[in-house]
Amino acid sequence: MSRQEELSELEQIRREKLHTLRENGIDPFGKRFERSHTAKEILDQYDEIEKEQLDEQGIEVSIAGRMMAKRGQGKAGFAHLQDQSGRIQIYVRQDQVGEQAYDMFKLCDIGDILGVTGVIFKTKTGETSVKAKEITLLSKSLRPLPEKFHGLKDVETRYRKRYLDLIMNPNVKDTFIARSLILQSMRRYLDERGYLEVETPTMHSIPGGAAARPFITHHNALDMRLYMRIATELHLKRLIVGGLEKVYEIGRIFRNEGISTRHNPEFTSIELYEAYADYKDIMRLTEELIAHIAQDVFGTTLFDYQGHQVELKPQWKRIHMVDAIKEVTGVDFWPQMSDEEAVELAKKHNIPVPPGAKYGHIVNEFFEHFVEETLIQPTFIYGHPVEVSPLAKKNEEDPRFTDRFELFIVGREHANAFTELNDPIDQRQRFESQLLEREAGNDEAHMMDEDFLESLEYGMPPTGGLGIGIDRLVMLLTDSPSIRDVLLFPLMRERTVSEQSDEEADEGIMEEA
RNA sequence: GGGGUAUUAGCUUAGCUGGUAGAGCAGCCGACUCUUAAUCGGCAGGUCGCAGGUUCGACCCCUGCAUACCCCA
Repeated sequence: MSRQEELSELEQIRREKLHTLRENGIDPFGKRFERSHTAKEILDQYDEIEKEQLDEQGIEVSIAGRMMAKRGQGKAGFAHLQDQSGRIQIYVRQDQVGEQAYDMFKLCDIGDILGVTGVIFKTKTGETSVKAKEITLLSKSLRPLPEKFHGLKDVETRYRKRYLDLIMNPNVKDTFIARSLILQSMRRYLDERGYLEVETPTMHSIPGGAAARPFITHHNALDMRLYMRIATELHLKRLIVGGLEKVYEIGRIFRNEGISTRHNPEFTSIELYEAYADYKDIMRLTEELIAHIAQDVFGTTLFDYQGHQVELKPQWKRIHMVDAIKEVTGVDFWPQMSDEEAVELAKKHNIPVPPGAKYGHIVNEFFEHFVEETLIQPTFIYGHPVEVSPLAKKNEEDPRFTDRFELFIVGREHANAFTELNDPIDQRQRFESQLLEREAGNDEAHMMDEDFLESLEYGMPPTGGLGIGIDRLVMLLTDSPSIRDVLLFPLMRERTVSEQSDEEADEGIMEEA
């Protein structure tokens, strides 16, 4: 079947129009166009000015955008052009633009991109508009856009064809602009305070710095197995060893895990390390950074997230994990107890016990199971058990716990931070117990990283480190219910063309592995 | 991995207890030089996600598959 036969009726008509335009000497995919104003600039500058005054001044402007609505009236017509800033109405009269240009305008479809030069005026209903003197076709649209009134609703199409979503749903654009502004504000805040933005490899020979399954890839020339990074931590700490004392990296992290409203296989994190600081310094930095971004970008620290009122103004609540568990469940993990006693407590409270679970794992399970979802207002939970914190320094007074915190808002983890473990001998033991967990079947446990250990053996200053999930932060600040709403192109399952090609694809993957 | 819901024209959708699919927008032809979900007259557009099954007859019932969303682990 030829491509031509597959075209819908609407597409065929638009291709015929393309042909007609060319026959009349009009390039349907035009050239550069110099704009004097965006739609919003015109509305901002001239909306308040009186109709008569505008007519007297005869202000000429050039605008460009996608035609989103068209109302023909015989030898004249109105249309709305949409650019990144918004929409503005144009008024096209045959006696102003000439017969040939008007014929071209009549041939234009919704979705076409036009350039217009003309004069600002007010219609009799008071809408600030541009009366065209010249009208140019900048790009012909060969496919019909979704419906003008209801827009594009189908979530699958919205994610797969984000450009349509951006054209049709203005609040989507707002969300992604906000995302960009949040990142700008974050960088500015840190840069002004002497933090150095760095870039470290996304391909690692040993995936480290987090408990997660990696993606595996392969370098052909070196015939080397490589992993997509699951964290930036271990490289950034090497930089601290190297004497870069305040560093951060904003970058993509890859984790080979399921997909949900809160998880995408690739996401963006910021990790930050500061020499001679500890987790308490990082706590203050975290709340000040996030509150600053909120104020800077949105002008407020009070947010509504899916019906929850959240106040981001510091100082935020701080509570030890064991106290938080005690508060919610009444179970007290402070007294010394054996691993067996902890497991008994878990069984009593119907908490699933992972094989080989120790005291610290049980404490963590209790927290995740009972406490997490109750933490709506920003809360620093600190003092994580050493068993679940292989890269954090032990607490001086109670070595069962570490000097670590996680930030929770609306029941979700938003940040993870600790006083970094800088004792290479202790770090080696932590890796060794992680290896035991791996052998016991936990494929998220850390691998031994000799190169990183070697760097620690040269001496790393006491250091505070931080990780924030950028996507979740953007979700919170833009009231987005799903991570897919803050990712321009979330990962979607491949659409199978036919069953046969699907099987072939499967076989290809088998050979690789 | 388990459960639920959805998939009908380019888009947004209706479709009763099984009787052979209806609309709005967009589109096409015509009218219209201040319209704005423009209006008026006419026209066209459907593999009802895919593959089987039950039935005289399936958009509707059953099975499998695909994709998406939600909940649970």
